[in-house]
Amino acid sequence: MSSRRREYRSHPVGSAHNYHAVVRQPTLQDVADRAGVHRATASRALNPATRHLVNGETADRVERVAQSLGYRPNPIARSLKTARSSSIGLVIPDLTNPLFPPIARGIEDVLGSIGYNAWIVNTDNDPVREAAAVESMRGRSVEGFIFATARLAHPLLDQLVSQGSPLVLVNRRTARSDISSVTADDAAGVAQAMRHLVELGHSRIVHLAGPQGLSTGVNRLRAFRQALTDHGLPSGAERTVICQSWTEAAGAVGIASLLDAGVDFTAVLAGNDLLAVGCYNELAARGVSCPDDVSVVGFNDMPFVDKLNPPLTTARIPHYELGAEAARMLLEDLRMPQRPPRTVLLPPSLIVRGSTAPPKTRNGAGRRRSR
Amino acid sequence: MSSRRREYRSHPVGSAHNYHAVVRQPTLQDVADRAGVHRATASRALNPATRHLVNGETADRVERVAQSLGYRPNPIARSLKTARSSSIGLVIPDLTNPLFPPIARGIEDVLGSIGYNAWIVNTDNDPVREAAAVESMRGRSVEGFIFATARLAHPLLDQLVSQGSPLVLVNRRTARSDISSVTADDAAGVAQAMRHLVELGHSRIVHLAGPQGLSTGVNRLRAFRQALTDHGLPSGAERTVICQSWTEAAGAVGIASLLDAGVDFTAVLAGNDLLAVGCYNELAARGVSCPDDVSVVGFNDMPFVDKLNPPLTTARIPHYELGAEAARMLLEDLRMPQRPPRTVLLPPSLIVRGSTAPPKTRNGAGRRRSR
DNA sequence: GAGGGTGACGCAATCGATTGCACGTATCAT
DNA sequence: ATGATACGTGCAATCGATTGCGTCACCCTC
Repeated sequence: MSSRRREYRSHPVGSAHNYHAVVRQPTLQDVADRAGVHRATASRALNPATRHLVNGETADRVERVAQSLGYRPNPIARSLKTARSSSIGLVIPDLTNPLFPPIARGIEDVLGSIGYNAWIVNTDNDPVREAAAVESMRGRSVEGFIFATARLAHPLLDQLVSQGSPLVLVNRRTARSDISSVTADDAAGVAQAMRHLVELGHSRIVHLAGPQGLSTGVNRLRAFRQALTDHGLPSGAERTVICQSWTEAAGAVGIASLLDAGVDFTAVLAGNDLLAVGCYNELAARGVSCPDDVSVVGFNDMPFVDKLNPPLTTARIPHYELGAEAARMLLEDLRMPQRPPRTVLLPPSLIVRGSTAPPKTRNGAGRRRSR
Repeated sequence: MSSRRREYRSHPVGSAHNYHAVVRQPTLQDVADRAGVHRATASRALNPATRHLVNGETADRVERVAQSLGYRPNPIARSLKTARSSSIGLVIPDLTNPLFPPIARGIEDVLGSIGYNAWIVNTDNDPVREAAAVESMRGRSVEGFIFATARLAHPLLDQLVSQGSPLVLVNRRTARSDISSVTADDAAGVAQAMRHLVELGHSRIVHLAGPQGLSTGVNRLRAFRQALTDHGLPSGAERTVICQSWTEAAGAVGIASLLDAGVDFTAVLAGNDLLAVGCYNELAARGVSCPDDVSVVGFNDMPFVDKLNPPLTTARIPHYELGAEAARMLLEDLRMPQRPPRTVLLPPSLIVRGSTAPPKTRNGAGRRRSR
């Protein structure tokens, strides 16, 4: 029996005898020695895919030894040899944006169930940081990527696709349709919200659109225009304003510009909840009441928007499920690289709260708010 | 010149010529070949710590070649040999709890500045998941851990300490004081909040304490009692109730039990913002007005508590800085393992908003709220 | 009984970087 | 001229697991 080892220590992990001593983890060689086989055989015995290559009894013996030593394969050594890592890269703009943690949890829960995990990086939407992060992750042999940072034009993603990296977009898409993605069905969400407003009696509706470099921004804007047409409502360009970012401040600026331009409206469809909150701020500052004077609808159903004054009506997006679906899709792609790109849309659901009400009629008589 | 390689390919990374082809990253051997030196020499030339061992001109040449090939050291191979990984493990209960993302960002920003990164895992406060996650991270040779899940009694942490793993606790501590930690100065935060209430004129104050298995829960409760004593206020045991979790629901149950028991109070110090929101819910449900009938103070200054009705007065905890400090401390411990455990307290700051006001006087005449 | 097939296992290369050791050469003192 | 010293570099082992290939024993068949 040949061995590369000088010694063998019992009490491999966390033994009380080794107080304040760092204990060496047992290696495959240790297992092989104990079982009286070559480490190649031990490797095959412990790998379900190759177990049939070794005698049943031997395999059992190896397995028992591995068990008793508490052997854990070293993922680093494995990665070095196999160029796989049981991990994927998750690229998000900013963890402190409440949109993304549920997505990350959805992804992690699905990956975790089969022993994979996600390597999370924040890019703050900085392409340089993003490229560096991706490079670093590739160095660590991540097997694929999930991007939540997609812009409509996104050279880095083009590059990854052309290099054949398994890749799934979540929450946002690029202009290309040949990249797998899991997003909310924005058109459906907008349609629901608009139907709600129309049914309440609104006909003069405006839209605070998000940045037009992102799929969510353009899709919601497009769906808004479509909805105006569908309901036969006035749809002049002055009824939409494009906000420069998904922030409260941008929302306030956006609604202010509409008010200052004298646009006549009784309801606002905001591109997301933060823009809606910006509306709240600006409306309150100007003494305009929500929902009495203006109804507001948001998008996302962020935490705590049900506690606002008034509670925000919003199209809830199933972020956790978005993440979970994206993870499942990426895993499928890893197993079957030939699968074609797929686009998955998950349905939003309109959560009606206190920020939407029937409009006051022109003469001020106003229908009462139903409840 | 000996080479292990069969071939050498130019256009190493992301070249337009290799459309749809996975390109091999250049290795140290490639660099060495090109520079006409042994890979050992190339390794030394590229490592700042060993660069002095090689001739200056040779080192420059190697560096230029490495640059031109776009050589990136393979972190996996490096980790295998050195048992270091330039990464640390971050153990948190749940990423979707808004407390933790800022901590994580603080950590990542500090680590990132020196090429380290954090491996984030969620445990949902499940010791089994936690142990599995730690085991998995150790397998990946993380160099240390930051725990945000510390319970007062925490066997896993004891084990890690006894094994000599570099370890820093953030936000929460254990009962042991010989583990490095970075937390908010809860006593100071409570003292500020209590002083604020007393200055407003409150004398009958109650406390919704958090779970007593966590340092934050006990520290804030202890500080509350101390403050009552300091201000000469009534401090019977009936003035505190211990909530089973840091949740809205638990907060509602807690305040309900005080009201039902007929405890007489004009102000509530909640153990954190979620408990405070639970108060809001329950008080509103019973027609008790905040702040007119009861003032409420929270803890943390979570996102959006400034948008509540009324906006919540709360002790802001600098979570980002907590994370950043913890990361710095861990890095120090990695460089100088002999450094003793340190306890760092960061000061909270009281953010006064609309949920606190002078109490109505007993006969109902009530001082007007100052502004 | 020689040839061929099969199952079980070992050998050794390999993944890519790091590092202790030793060798060769240049320099300098004696 | 010889020995000591320092410096620069190469050799090869090493980290731990995986895997193509070869070998050996055994059994079957003609």
